[in-house]
Amino acid sequence: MPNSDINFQTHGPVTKWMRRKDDRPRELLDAALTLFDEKGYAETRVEEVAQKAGVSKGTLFLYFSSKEELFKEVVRTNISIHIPLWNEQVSDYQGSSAELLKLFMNRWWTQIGETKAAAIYKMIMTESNKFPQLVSFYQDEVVQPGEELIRQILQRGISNGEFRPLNVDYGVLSVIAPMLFLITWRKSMGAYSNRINIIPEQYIAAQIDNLLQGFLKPAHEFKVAKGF
Amino acid sequence: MPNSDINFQTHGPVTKWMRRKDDRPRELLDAALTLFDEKGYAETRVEEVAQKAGVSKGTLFLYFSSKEELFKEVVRTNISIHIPLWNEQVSDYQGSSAELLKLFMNRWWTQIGETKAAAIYKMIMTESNKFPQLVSFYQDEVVQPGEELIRQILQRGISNGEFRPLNVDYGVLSVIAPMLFLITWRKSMGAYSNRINIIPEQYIAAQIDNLLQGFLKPAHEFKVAKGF
Amino acid sequence: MPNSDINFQTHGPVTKWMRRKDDRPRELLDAALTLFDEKGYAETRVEEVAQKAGVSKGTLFLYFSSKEELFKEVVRTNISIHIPLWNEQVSDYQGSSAELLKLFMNRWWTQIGETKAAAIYKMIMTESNKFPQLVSFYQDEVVQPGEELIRQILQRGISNGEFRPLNVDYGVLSVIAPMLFLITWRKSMGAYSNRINIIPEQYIAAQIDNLLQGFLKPAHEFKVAKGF
Amino acid sequence: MPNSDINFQTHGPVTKWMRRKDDRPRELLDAALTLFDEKGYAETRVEEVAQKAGVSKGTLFLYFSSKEELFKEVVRTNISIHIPLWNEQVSDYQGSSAELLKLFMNRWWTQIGETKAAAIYKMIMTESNKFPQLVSFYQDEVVQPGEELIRQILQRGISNGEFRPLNVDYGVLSVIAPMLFLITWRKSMGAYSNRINIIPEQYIAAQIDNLLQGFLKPAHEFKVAKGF
DNA sequence: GATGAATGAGACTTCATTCAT
DNA sequence: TATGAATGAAGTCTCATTCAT
Repeated sequence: MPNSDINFQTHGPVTKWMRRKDDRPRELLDAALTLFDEKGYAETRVEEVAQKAGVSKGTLFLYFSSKEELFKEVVRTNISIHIPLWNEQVSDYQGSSAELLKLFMNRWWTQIGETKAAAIYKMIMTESNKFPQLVSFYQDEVVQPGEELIRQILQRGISNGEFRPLNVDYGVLSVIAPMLFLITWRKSMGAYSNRINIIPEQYIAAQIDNLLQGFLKPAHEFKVAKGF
Repeated sequence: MPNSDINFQTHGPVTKWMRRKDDRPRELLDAALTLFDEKGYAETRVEEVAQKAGVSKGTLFLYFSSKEELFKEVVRTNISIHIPLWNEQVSDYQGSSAELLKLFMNRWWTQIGETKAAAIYKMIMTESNKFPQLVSFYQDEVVQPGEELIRQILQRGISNGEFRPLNVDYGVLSVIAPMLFLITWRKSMGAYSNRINIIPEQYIAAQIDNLLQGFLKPAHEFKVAKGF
Repeated sequence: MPNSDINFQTHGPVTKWMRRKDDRPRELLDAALTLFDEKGYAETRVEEVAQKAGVSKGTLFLYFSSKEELFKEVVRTNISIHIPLWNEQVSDYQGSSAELLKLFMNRWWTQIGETKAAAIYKMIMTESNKFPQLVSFYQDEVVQPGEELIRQILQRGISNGEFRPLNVDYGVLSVIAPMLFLITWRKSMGAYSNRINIIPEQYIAAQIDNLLQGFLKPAHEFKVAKGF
Repeated sequence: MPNSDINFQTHGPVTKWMRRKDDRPRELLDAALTLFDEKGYAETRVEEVAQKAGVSKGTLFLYFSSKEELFKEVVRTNISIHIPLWNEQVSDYQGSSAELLKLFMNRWWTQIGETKAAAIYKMIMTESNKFPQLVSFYQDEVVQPGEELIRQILQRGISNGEFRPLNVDYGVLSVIAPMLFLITWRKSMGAYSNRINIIPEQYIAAQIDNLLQGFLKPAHEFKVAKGF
């Protein structure tokens, strides 16, 4: 919001109406996010968004110049929230890298995987054709920092001898893949098939277990074929 | 057809159209698959599909009663091709389960991952909201058999003592997740960001490596076949 | 048909195929009449007509240059059949004019009212907006002669003292109206409502009775108000 | 409205459109009725209707969900207006039944026959194939009450000895037939042929005359009111 | 600001007509 | 002559966007 400084000057009681005015964009963005997630961009009518936000169709266009702009804003305002915080946590972390990875993946679930942020990811996937710029944006704002974070964890583990000297680039992908798969699966296959659904907590635990089997240096000797 | 014996390009008078009843549906379905994959269902105009298939708008409706029906047919006619064959191969396979898994995942890439079938998977993801029945269909025709196949491989490995007694349900998901993630990633993130792209062969190799680290029993020595 | 002279030359056995060829137009016209009557001009597809006649869509256009022309031909070839014959019958008739009128109306029912010709009348009504020329044509070919016939009957009755000296112009309409009403009613209201349907024979008998009450000179004195 | 007090034609800047929610449906229905009557349902373009009503194509669909629904509404909103009032008049009427019948038929002409309601009847006839439900509706709302009214008049006449003991069912039809014939004739044959047109007032007078000749008891003297 | 009636470009679909076979 | 696949003009309807109120 451009009026952030004004808010500082206003020390009087904030009236309900004024708060509503300031909340409008947020309410519209939330409504839009929900509907875009549920029905997809093309199937969502701007009128539905307005209605869900409790305003008229015309009002929506007072805040967003077009449906496309609304979509972009939905994405822009819903990404890159937790990354900075997490970054600090990695640097300061005192425990083992395995524990850190575990911590990270579990937190990812509660703070991303099962929140609106997951809807954003799916939307980026789904509408990447129509909004390629958003992909770049998302890449820069979310994926890159996220990958960097994981990279740090992995390198930390390798450095202190916990992890074997794995290829970090693909190691990062091994961490990311099962998590992002979980989102897309739950929001498509999982939502519309009668297959026994994946229980996220168990799924993630299994993935962590599996990953660590591969990452950790074995206490006892064994050989895996190399060179492929 | 006039050019029956030689592929002779006649540059004579261009006729308005050509009678090609038998080929039309396939041509239209191919055109549609390409465009739906590239631009998404909503962004694709039926006229574009027709044009790409070299016919007029009206002709498309001669073969498909509506755009939705066209989409469904695209999906229906492009799934479940390789599964049956693979099934036999699992039962008859003589080598180790690790080798079998490796074989399976590599073949999956060449026969699914980098083919049109991948586009189908992405479309199912992307349009699952609009065509939920197709999700069930895909689930029954592709996912179920695919999962069953992997399940057999894993159980085979557990039975003969190669693999540790892992939870097969989540083991299956550990195999599927990185593969399906690869498709969605390449067709969205990968296609429109400037991140260094994932090299599928390397990615898959790394995933296999990682998976086997988790699956294989560490206690006794064994060798994985090289040079696949 | 242009080959009428050829038919004269062909004294050999007429093959089935050749007869079929000559029948084509008639078969198409019959099919068209049935469908135009059932569903109306706009709702009838030329393909349906062709199919009903047992030929392909293209063949129809071999005989009729357009759908409109087909319609016109349906009308043209189905009118003015009985009028000439009837005309003679009126001149030669020996009985009373009341009987003659009775005879005429009853015959009208069996030869027009309950035949295809009725469908033609309804079509003229229904499509008069789109084919105004046909109205004129029908007027000239059917209505005029028909009216003339009735006029003769009425004048015959007046001349020989059977009928009172009624206004012949409106007398003619009094004869026509209930008959044509019967057609339109049966083909619209009657066909789609659950009202107890009109039984044509009884209806016509009642109308004749009623008409003659008005036309015939009373044997006993009575007065009707004049001057309106 | 800007021109509230005076019908002042402001020639100022022409605005793109005007907000007239309350009047729109009526205006559209009127435009539609006129065009459906003139050109028939199939030949009328929704855009023409909109244009005639002074709005754009899209606006029409704001008020009517489809062309078919528009048609149905045109019919629904234009029927059964005068019947209830007439009913009372029959019960309260003091004069002779002949007078009453005359009164009814003449009023029918001014209140139905020469008004929009006649167009509705013609549309019901014309489009009965496509909208059979409307026929039932019209039957229930208009025809049934109308027939009942005439039935009462006839029975009144029979009861008080004015009319001979005629078959009321067919007597009713004898009243209806010439009136409804007049509508269909004028709107089809009459409109597009060069025959001398029927002059409604004279036609109806003649029909009344004719009917009463059939209905009235000849035995005892009576006088019909003059000068209606 | 807020509203929602009005707009109109653009999409899907139909079907009479054409024309290569 | 007969076929029916192919055409494309034309129609209905949708919905993001505008704008008078």
